[in-house]
Amino acid sequence: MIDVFVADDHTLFAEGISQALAAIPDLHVAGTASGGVELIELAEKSRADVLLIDLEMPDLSGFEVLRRLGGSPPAIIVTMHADAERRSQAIEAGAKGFLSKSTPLPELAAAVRAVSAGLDLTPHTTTLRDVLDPYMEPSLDPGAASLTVRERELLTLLGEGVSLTEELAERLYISPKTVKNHLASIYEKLSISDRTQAAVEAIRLGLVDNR
Amino acid sequence: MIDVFVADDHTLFAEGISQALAAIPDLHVAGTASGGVELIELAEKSRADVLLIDLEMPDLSGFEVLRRLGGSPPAIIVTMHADAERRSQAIEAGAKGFLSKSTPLPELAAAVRAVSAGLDLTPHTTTLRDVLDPYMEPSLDPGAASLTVRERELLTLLGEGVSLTEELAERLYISPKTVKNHLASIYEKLSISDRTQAAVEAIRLGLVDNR
DNA sequence: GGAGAAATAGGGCGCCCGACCTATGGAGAG
DNA sequence: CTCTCCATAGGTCGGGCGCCCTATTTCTCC
Repeated sequence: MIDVFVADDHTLFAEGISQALAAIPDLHVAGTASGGVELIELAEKSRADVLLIDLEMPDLSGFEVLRRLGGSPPAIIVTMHADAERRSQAIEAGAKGFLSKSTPLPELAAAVRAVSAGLDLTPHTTTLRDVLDPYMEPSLDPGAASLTVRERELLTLLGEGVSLTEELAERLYISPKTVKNHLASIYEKLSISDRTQAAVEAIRLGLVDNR
Repeated sequence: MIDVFVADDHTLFAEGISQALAAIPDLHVAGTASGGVELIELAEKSRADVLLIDLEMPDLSGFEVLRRLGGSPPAIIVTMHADAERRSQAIEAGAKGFLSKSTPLPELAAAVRAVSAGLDLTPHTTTLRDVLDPYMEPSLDPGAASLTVRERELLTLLGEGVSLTEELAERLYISPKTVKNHLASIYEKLSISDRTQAAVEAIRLGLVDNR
């Protein structure tokens, strides 16, 4: 489970990409920020593994943010204008990756995984796809891999101690009956039989932010 | 929660001290060994935080064990004959503490906490009690501190995914009714209301070996 | 365009769980 | 020597949980 933090002054874009990333099994959005200052404040608290930063932000440019953070956590620059000059500036400022906003989602996900694993993507330019290739598939604990997005959401809540059907239903905006359906499905997939064991598994699988 | 490993060729002594340590809220016995060779094998696997080693062991003396382990994990020598010569030898071999077998249990516990925190007790001789003073009280998460030994045992099992009353009863050699009594007590002390939340708490409090 | 999966919602049933209550023996504190 | 706490054990009762069904809508995939 990799925690990603998204910063973009275009709120809609930040929201959209968050949704998209959250739907990927091994990625989790730790939070979003709509500006550089907010990003610096939140990035440390949220304990993100990887930052996705837009270059063009009104209060603090992506460059400045990179310098202040000093490479920890590692950051990937995502920009509308992926030209050579910005690219070299971003690298100089400490970016671990540099991607266009038109990058396909699976490739972005792969880049996140690669950077999270400690890779620096900036030395590679033309052969980027080859570098990312080993990271194209979600790497998730077997078992959790077979869970659907919704089932993972439910399981995460259980791992946080939300145990009552009624409360789970309210948190997910669905009927209690549906909660039970999802639970039954989770039990079968993980070879367990009640929510207590499910909570244990949720934590073991790293679905819960326990830091 | 500090994991302690006990090595002593006098099995009864090892067992006894294990029982005594396990009854202390913030200590947990990771395992025991009845000889130096066994100790070296098991100490690494068990991931103990602190070793308690008897000097007088038939196959490998405590001195030799200390040298082979090289100070990690930190070890406290416990001996029947706490004379100056053995003491200096033990320190030279890398012991972090040197105690007589007649040391009171609370003091031993304090020594374990101190060494676990990175302290080296060997420089201090006469003023040992003053050094240990800050470590005399169990340092445990508030909440877990109020739990009894038995309640903690039950909670630990829950955190490992043992959820059924019947199975919990078998594991603890008590009646299902008693299990329920303990559970009710745990719920009240931790301000929770079911075993799912209890399992979450057990893990959060570090009662479960999740390494 | 038909198959399959996922998310949604519901009904019924048996059993376990949690809440509340009493009770006894042993250990430690005063 | 009491008084309190802990561990043990038991009883009752209502409600929630897990298990087995069916069903519809919306996707994606070939």
